[in-house]
Amino acid sequence: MMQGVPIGEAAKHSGVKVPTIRYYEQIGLLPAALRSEGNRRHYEDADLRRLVFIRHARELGFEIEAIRALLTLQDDPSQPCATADVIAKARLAEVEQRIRSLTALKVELELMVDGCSHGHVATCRVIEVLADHGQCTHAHH
Amino acid sequence: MMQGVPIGEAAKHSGVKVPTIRYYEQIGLLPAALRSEGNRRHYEDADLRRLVFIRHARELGFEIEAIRALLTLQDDPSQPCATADVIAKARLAEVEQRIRSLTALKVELELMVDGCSHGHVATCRVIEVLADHGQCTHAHH
DNA sequence: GCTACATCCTCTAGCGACTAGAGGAGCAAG
DNA sequence: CTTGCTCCTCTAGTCGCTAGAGGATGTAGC
Repeated sequence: MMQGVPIGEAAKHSGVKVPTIRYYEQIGLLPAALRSEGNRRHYEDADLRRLVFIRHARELGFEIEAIRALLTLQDDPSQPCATADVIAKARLAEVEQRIRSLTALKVELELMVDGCSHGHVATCRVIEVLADHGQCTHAHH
Repeated sequence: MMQGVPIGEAAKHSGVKVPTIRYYEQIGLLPAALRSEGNRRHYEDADLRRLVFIRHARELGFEIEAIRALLTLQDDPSQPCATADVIAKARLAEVEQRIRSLTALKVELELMVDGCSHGHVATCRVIEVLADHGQCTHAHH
């Protein structure tokens, strides 16, 4: 009548690696798992859901501390969700900013690569642009 | 007849912070700077150009090891620039991939935020989507 | 010369979010 | 009963810096 799955199963089910699950427990993102007689962690459905929640939030780029806040909210469903909204909006703004700067960067890298005449380093546009920032077309940085 | 500028000036000129310059020296990305009588580093024009090169490459997201390779190339201008081309293209591919995944992410965050009815956590779409990955519209991860 | 104060020096430790490896214990199958 | 897999704890490493302690040196004004 051993209930719950061992950590390897939990990892497979949630997509979070075994050492990472232990790490999450260590930093208090997960409550300390119950142990079997042989001192092995085992995980119930609620734990697995929590793991999936964490993995999904990490994939969306939320920081651990943001996830900690979101989990605390989730634990008390009667709370207003304004906090969750703020966290998600902040993350959205970050993502939008990151896309903008990466897009500018892409343009610059393309110019570099296209300009490379495949000759020698002395005339290579890749090296040249890196050495002389004035050659950048965009003043984004 | 003290030639070269002190590290603070080098930092101002290159946009690389003082401790970072020392760090670059430590990991061998910069040659050990010449020292004044009082044991202070001083930097010549060539060093400053190298620093600008590094800062620019870092801004473009190149890793330290990639920059090390690019600098080695730059030191011998008679070499073919195929290697530089490969490094820049790899970085370009990374950037493009990152933009794609961030864009998918943006869509998802927008759905989350738009779906939030500003009520209670129990009915908050932000929390809900995080808990149940099946609600994602895109299967990008 | 003397006193502030800025700048410099070295060294160690910390950040975030894991990841890797050592060294050992438990458990299930053949 | 042995093989081999999973599990345990613990420490240290990754990347690219950044922060701070504790002390030396250099410069400007009096």
